[in-house]
Amino acid sequence: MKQVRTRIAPSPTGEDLHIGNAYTALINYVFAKKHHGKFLVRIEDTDRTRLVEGSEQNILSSLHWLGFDPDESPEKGGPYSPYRQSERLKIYKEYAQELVENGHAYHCFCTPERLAQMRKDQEASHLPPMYDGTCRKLKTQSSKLKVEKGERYTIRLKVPKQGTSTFRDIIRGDISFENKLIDDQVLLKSDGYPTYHLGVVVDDHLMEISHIIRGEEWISSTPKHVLLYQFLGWTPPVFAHMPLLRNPDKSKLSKRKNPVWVSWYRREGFLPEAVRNYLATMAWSFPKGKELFSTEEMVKVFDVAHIQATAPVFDIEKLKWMNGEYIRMKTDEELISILDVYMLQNNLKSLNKQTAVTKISDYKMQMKKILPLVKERMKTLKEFESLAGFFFERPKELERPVNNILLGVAEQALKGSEWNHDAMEQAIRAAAEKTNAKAKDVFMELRVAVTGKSVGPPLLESLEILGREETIARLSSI
RNA sequence: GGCGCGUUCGUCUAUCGGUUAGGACGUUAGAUUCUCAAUCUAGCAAGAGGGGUUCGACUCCCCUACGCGCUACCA
Repeated sequence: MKQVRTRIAPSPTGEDLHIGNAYTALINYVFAKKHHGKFLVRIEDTDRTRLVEGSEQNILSSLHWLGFDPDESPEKGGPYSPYRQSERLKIYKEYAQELVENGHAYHCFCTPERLAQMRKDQEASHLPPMYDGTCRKLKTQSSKLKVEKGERYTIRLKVPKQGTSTFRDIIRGDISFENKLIDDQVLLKSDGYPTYHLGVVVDDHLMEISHIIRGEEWISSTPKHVLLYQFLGWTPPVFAHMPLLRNPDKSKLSKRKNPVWVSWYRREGFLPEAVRNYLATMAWSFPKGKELFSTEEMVKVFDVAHIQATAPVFDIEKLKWMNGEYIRMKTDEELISILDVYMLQNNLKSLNKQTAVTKISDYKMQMKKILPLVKERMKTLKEFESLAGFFFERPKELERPVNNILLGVAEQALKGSEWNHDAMEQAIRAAAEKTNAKAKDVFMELRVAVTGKSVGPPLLESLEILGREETIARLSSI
């Protein structure tokens, strides 16, 4: 069997890598690994009007963060360089020319204005909006003349008027379209750049892509691609169209309704392995209903044919749960260094080393004590800030006023006791008895006074970490 | 409008003609606890509708409905 080669082909037209692209990247990556093949990245930057500066860089770095390092890419290079379409313009032009010469494509001199008007008219008379074929009828001779005169032109695919085009999709089976309903697609734009359709076909063939795994949105243009393979005398690769990720309202996942950039998930404190795991469950399920699995485990048992054809809703709540599970799987040491990097990258000032107010000077030691207290309740790395911020900085304001009588007695009791868990608990219970209150209430008042909030890690343990002086200082400053 | 793809609990899914339709997230109740979590236990919750095929359909076929996608010199 031919070597398996898969690819993702993102366009640098957004902030960053779209989560939907991350999802197809995962499948492409896993599929390639499963078959000991190659996974590559090709940047499809053929739309100059939508280019976003820095986008390509962000896409590549998000891919790296996710752990999908390509075997070949614009960054890394490879035997089929270049991997950026804007650097392959000559190639596309040659093939477009070849298609014209073989009678499978033609020059079109229609202006954008004329085309817009044509579409408007068609719409008005309830006709399907398709190119009317004006330039298709042009004689080769007159076309040549116009080109020589320097008229702007595009090159269009000459789609047969009869017959049907069929292709096999490994997720959905055979899909066919009537040729007469396929538009004479522009292949080469007047600015010399190819459209997506010419670009993918040429590059996928030249780069020897064996399996095209891409989003469902491409199903309706696949027959055009199949025609191109045929006209160019090439064997088409295997197609697999992934169901699209959706918003809770079932529409195609969009930035207006959902966070879509991978960098957002990174900033919010999601772990790449959790994102990968969650994405995997969107269209595929691990045997025996196993929910938590690594990408490596997935590689072993994955089978594209078992991809669901139904478009799933992206549920951030479940991702959060999964992320929490992954956080708990980490050892304390691992989590500390992950948090360290995370806090640095996201500039969580309240947690930085300089502002720590505890008496423990060694940051790592401090983290070692704090982490076990909050690890069980974190769902994202970001939550470390709200959960443990008070260790590093005195709360600026209290969530609610505290009961000063209870607090006074508790403060006295704590002053007299020794600093260990049992003694503190005893002191607090004694204070509660003295004021005729419930121990529960005393704990609560202490918590709010010391941490500023009524929820958080266990109080006694927290006090031990803060230390006697800091605790008394906080109580006295109320 | 046309063409295409899809339709099992609120959400992600299992079932590859015979099950009390299973699991997970979320949710509800309880246990536990100094709060919140975490954990454990229990509960609620599903085959869009209609026709076929079959001894028997969630599963296969058809129709309808609904959802989504495409319908650009965007990808």
